[in-house]
Amino acid sequence: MVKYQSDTLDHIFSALSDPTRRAILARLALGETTVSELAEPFDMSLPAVSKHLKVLEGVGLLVRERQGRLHLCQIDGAPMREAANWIGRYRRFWDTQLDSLADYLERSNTNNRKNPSGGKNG
Amino acid sequence: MVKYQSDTLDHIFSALSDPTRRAILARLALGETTVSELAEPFDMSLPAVSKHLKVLEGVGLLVRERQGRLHLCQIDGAPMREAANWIGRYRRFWDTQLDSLADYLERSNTNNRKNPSGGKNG
DNA sequence: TTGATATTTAACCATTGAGTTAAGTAATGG
DNA sequence: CCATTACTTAACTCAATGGTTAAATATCAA
Repeated sequence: MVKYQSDTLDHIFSALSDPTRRAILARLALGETTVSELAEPFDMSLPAVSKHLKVLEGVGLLVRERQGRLHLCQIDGAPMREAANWIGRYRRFWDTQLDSLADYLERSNTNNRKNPSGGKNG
Repeated sequence: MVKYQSDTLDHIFSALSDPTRRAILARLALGETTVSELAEPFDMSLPAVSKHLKVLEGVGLLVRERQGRLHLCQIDGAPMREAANWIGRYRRFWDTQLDSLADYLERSNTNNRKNPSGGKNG
């Protein structure tokens, strides 16, 4: 039984896994705007978008500044840093010329099954 | 109506949003291993882990090399590149000195609007 | 006050996701 | 052959997610 990692990471990745939400963030990257303007491009109801905004707000990717009846929304990328850091730890598995690990293993490793206690990758 | 972005991104982020799956990847980063060894640390049934592996395999983050009745699993980070690229586009929203937009607002604004919706604890 | 505008909340529904147990498949070895 | 080992598939439950419509809230503007 292993102790689980940060569950904010769960929520950040989960928030980013929805295309509508990513599109909203893309729009927000251009500058702050209102809920209805955010909703406009999508073929879905306003409440649906409202929920998406709530999710983004929940993980801190979106910040609201209410101005009368308008809700001005801005992006806050800070939570993405965590995600980026996590993914970054796996950079060596994709950022090199050895795209797939298979290549790497083929070259560096004759036959070390299982625990690579003498492992040199790092 | 806006055209959606890559739906592989959906699946990659979704795959990464599960802590069990991330833990599996972490283990895999240490070297290839079998299904049962991957399953061992978790307090869940083998079929449950099997499903997780299938998800990871589905997005290409895991590669199997069957060897008799053992399924040797390796990580393939390649799909993460896409996720990293996507997140990277938002780097300016977190990599700068203005860490969180909240700080910015706090300074430039009346600081009364901190927790607008307040719904859940988060 | 009345009505329109901006947005959320509530209640509901269908689909998906993560887990379960039980059964099935395939390779190994006495 | 038969049992064991390694793993998957099937069938099911339960909770969460993403959408809906209808109603509620709050602000602006006559």
